[in-house]
Amino acid sequence: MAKKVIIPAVKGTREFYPETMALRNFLYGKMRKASQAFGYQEWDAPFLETIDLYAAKSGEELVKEQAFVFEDRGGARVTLRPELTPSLARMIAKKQRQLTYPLRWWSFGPFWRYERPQKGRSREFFQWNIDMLGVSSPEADAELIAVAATFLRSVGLSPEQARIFVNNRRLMDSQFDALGIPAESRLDVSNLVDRRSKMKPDVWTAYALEQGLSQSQLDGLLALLDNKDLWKDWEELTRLFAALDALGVREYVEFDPNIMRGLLYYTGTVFEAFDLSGGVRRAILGGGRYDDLLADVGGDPLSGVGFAMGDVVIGIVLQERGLVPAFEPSPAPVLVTVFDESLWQESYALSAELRDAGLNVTCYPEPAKIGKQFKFANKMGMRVAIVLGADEVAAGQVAVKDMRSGEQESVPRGEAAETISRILASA
RNA sequence: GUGGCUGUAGCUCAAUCGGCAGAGCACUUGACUGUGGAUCAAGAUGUUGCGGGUUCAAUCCCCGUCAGCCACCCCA
Repeated sequence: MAKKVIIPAVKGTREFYPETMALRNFLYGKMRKASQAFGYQEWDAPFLETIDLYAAKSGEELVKEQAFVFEDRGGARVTLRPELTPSLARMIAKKQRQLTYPLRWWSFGPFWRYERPQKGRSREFFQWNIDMLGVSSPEADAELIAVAATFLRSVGLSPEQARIFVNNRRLMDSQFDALGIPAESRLDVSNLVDRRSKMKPDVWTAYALEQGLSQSQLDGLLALLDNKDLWKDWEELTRLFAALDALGVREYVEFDPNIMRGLLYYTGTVFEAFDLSGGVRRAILGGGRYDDLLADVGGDPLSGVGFAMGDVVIGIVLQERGLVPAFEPSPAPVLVTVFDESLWQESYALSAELRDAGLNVTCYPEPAKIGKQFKFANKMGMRVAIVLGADEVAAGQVAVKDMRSGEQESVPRGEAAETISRILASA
């Protein structure tokens, strides 16, 4: 036998067999439902963009290291989109005066980043993006967080299992000011904060001092990062939490001064959701307020708030927690068997009749041993199998078998659809 | 891009000191010529990821490469 040579899939891509596709569609359905519950409109942008779009505002890492860039046949530098926000900013800017605000848009589609694949990270992934533009208020921030919480609740994650951690850039800036940390080293301090959970305390302390912090600044920073009540003196956050209370999602949300987020364009509230079991150490979703983005890409000033959620991490979390619904192999719960060469047309005609009656029906595509056909129905998880043999045809009947109970009855052909529906309805 | 672990049948994994490549599940056939799941019986399955090296002999040791996983980096 010749050796089978299978050309491998591109590194970092995932192949969606029906079982995996069902999970992706499940997630899509929940995202869509949460988005629409708050009145967001679905939209999308091109998958291919010029690299210039990202060079304008995205981080250097994203553009130079992580973007898939290639030349098209005309010599233009084209990239597979690594994120959606620049496309959003452009599309808003092009129609800025024609759109109705506050504008609420959501999207779900593929993105590509040239990363080293590992748990929770692939090079080709799907991402839910949702944004509100045209309003700059803590209540708008709260709405986006509420959408995220609504999603988490809808997939069966409780507040004990998943939590959204919130912080505020302006609050932290004022605190850093109070500690005498200059504006130009703020980025380094943010990275320092981001890194704290990943380093041992003494190593982190040494690292912090190495970065130029004084001992008193370090002490102040540590006190700051442990202060879970800091939000109570900051109006943006007291209003945010009041709104979350009113929206009924307060239990999913927690203030945490350690949440910084690397993206430069965030200006106010920032948030990230995590699975509390720690099985996956990555954020399930993350977002925040960006007040300068439109102006940065050449539009008129327009503030926005939004977040993104990748399909990979949430998929792993739901699988580890057993929250993924059971896979139903066949979309058609009914199999019409084909008895033999002389009767296949009867079966095909019956399957058409049943489809006309509104049922999803698979007809076996060739005559085969009846046992083989039943086995197929069983493996495909079908509820009902129909047998149309010589006896049934002669009597104008069809045999309807309930695959779960094993019971079978013969009914007049005209009543078949009704009998099947009754079986399907019986849980 | 840096460092580490792993790769054996379709799947999950075994193979002692370097000495003929194994099991369970799944699969095929039959027990059962008009009936799936359960049981029993029989059967098929491998360039041990790929390429090279050492050796009388390599799944095992060495080098390279590809892929997966883990920690960095970054982030969804």
